[in-house]
Amino acid sequence: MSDSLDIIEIAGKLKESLLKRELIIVIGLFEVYYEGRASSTLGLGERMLIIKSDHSILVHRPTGYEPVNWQPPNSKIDVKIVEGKLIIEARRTRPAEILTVKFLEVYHYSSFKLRDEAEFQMYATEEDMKKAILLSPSLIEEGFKPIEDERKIHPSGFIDIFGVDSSGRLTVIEIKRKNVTSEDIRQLVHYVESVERELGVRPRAIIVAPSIQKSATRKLTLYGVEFKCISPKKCLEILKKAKGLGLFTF
Amino acid sequence: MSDSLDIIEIAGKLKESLLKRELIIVIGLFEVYYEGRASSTLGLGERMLIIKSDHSILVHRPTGYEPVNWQPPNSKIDVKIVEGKLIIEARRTRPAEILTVKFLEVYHYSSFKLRDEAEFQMYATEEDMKKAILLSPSLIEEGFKPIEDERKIHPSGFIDIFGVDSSGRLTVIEIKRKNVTSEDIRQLVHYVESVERELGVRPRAIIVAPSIQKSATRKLTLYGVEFKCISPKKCLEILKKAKGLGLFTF
DNA sequence: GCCTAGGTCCCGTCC
DNA sequence: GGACGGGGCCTAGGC
Repeated sequence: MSDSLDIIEIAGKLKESLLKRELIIVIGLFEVYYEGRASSTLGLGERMLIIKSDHSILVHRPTGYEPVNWQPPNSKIDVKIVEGKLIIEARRTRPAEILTVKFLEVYHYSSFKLRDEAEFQMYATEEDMKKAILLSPSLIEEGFKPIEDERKIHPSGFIDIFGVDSSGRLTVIEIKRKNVTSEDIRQLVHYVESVERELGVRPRAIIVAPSIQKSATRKLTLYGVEFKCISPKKCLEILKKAKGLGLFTF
Repeated sequence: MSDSLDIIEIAGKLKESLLKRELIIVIGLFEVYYEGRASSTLGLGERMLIIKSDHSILVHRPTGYEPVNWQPPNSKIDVKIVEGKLIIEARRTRPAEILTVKFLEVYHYSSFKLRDEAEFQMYATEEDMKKAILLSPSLIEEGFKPIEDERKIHPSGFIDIFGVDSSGRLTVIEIKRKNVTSEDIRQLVHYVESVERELGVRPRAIIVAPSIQKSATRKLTLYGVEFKCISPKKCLEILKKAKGLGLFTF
């Protein structure tokens, strides 16, 4: 890269765009410092700074999914020039954190007033799986009846679905949208024990997921947990069908 | 926004920039579809598309820290024009996922060949805390001696530091860089039980962190776990001092 | 490839 | 505000 822009002019534009709550893109040669819950330094390099209209701020290197440094929405952003360098500071309190970007060169500046009111819809989430099971409890097994959804565990945690099986036995359902891990089993066992302490009976425990890790499978028998294979995509199909029939709104 | 650019011209530029592995920024009016582990739709709106030189791809709305849709590095990116619309598809396999961006208007296009070789350094991580404790075990308590670092738990998990206290009792140390949760205690108790099964003695368990949640405090006594208050920043100071004295390289 | 754990995780939600 | 769990989490490190 070459062709550096005038830093004083850019500082002015930045201040104006910040006031106007525009989306700001700055490409340049800069270094970055972060100090807060942790701290970090990033030496001189060519990269991209993004400031959004909600004053969230992102530093993106030329590669990688993740921003190397950032500050979430509503940070307080200051622009100044010190010793010929353009400095942008973004602060937040609670946790107290500061991000400092120090530009030596600016290659590109642009800002945009964007209008984006569109709805974002995500499907095949854990929530969708729960809805499908509540709609068609026989997905779990014939005769399963949900009693409560999101039962609070004392003193911490939630059971996804609480119900009774065909023989009337209390049953705890834990839903995972991906591969079940040993950690997931541990968590479910903990819930089972909480319920047992509270109600005096040990409930059946069923973990619902599209697949399970090998080591987790071994723990199933050890802890008396059952695994029921259901995928998020299948649940989504069930919800779509129900919606088509007008049986359910979501 | 207004002033739309010619879609055919933009498609050509995109293909060229992709080949040259440049950082690409496109601002426009578009919709987004994602299909893979889950699926999502995002209706028409004005927003920003970023394609990085490693062919990771990000869709950013005008607000929010997170990209609304994305694909990680090394996705296969195709550009085409269908019914007068510019379509960008980014695929990955394992998991099989596809991201589709459909532009109705392009307001801005730019691409950059950026050079960023700088080193990124993060401090006050959990790893730093571990290094400080291994360097100064008395941070835990007088007489504590580390034996092993990263001891494997059978069949799953790791103990951060495994050692003996001044009375020779086996001691398991779990390090957290933030507030200890009930879940953290549960995990540590699980480790303790694994060690007990394996070695036949129940070790002391100490959780090291800058703070602890109230409900987790109650579990400490319940499960016989001890809490030692140490902050990541303090550990960082210890490491810096040691480095200054040349006692330790990191 | 599977599995484990960290992260300035962020984020929503509910108390 | 604290607490808890989801996420297309991503990413790095072991085996």
